[in-house]
Amino acid sequence: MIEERRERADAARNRRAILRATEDLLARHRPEQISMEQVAAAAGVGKGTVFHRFGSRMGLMVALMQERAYALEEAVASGPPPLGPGAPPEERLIAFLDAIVDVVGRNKGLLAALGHAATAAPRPEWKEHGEHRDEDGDHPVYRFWHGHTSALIAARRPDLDGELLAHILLGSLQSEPVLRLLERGEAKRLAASLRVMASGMLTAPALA
Amino acid sequence: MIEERRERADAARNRRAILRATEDLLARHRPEQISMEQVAAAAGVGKGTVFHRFGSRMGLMVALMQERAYALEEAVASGPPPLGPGAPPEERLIAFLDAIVDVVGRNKGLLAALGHAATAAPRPEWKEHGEHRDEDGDHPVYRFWHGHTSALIAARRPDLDGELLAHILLGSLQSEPVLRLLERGEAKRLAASLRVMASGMLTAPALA
DNA sequence: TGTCGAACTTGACCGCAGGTCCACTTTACC
DNA sequence: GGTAAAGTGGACCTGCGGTCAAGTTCGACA
Repeated sequence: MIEERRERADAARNRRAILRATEDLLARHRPEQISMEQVAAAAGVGKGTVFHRFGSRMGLMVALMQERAYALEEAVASGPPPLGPGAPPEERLIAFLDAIVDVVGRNKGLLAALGHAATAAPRPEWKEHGEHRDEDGDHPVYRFWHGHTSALIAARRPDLDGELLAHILLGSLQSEPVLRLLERGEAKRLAASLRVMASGMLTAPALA
Repeated sequence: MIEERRERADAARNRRAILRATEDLLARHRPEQISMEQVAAAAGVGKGTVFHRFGSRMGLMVALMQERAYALEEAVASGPPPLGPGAPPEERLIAFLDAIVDVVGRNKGLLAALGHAATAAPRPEWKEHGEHRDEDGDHPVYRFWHGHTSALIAARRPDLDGELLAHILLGSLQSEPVLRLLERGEAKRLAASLRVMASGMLTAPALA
């Protein structure tokens, strides 16, 4: 693919300003309570600019999430074990879940917002803005998380429905009560229970 | 408590009409995509009536959910095993999860709407309309589900964090991908995987 | 059966947030 | 410097959740 036109300097500056402002707001409020006008004001740009760059409310959240998730993605693909390749699936899964709890914990409900992508009835056609939702309605970040999780499950227990189990595991991070927990700073507690679920699952009796 | 004034006949008729209309709409659309005006129109009443009866969008969903959940609540409290009392916790848990999947499966995303109760910033004071959200922000229906689930877990594995594990188990039913599965009619598959999770959890190695 | 107050109904109306639009400004390449 | 493409801003549109005050219906009781 031929080199795409580079992003203009001012545009890049604003993009970062918006992202940063959103981050700030996100540290204090749930994603659903943050209005785009607020974001624009906080970033010191016009509302139109925000929409121009990110297409929609969801687009913004998604972009932020992507940024956050990037490091993790790297670590998984080529970092040191147990997160990276090399360790046994069981340990990798646990490490991965811990890492995700960490990311989610730092971004109150961002995942939830992500999950609710389907909520906003998407306009018929999508601008060329960055990411689209693929035919399954999932976003690349979730895609990756889910893919990795289910692969690890399958590696250890090919007899189980790894796909679904991964959805269940990850999905639990979107629920209100769990989010509330995270807000209270009990990430460790969450991670511990997820570990129980994961290892229990991997050692579960064969299908009944 | 002294006998409350009986509901007027026309009011009762309208209440049922609204509930029924909502049910219909819910069979075809996600709760977030249904507007109150739509409901009102479908029920053949004014928008004001809907709000008068149910207080808010959430109130409506909640009322519907409650209706659906009632039978289950009965069955658990005093029905025959394995759902009702008598069977060992493990079996009761599995039976309960199956039942919940069934209820949720029949009401696309109602649970999700419930979970997102916190979304709509509640008005300072609540009218006397039916249910309020208690200080924890959870609704009675979820309360019951969670209470029962965590009690069953604790009965078998007092060493685990039953409270949280119950949230995780139930929370997974709110996630988009899982909901999508349900919409495709794969309730059985979901139930099977939940069973794996539950029994795996109950037989998981002691805390590390 | 007639009367009367409470319960109920209604739809116009409010405020707000997401998203669109387009006239205007800035950038970067020549 | 000139110029076309990229970027910007904010007025504006739309549709939604929720309110309200004026009008209507019910049903208890005489």
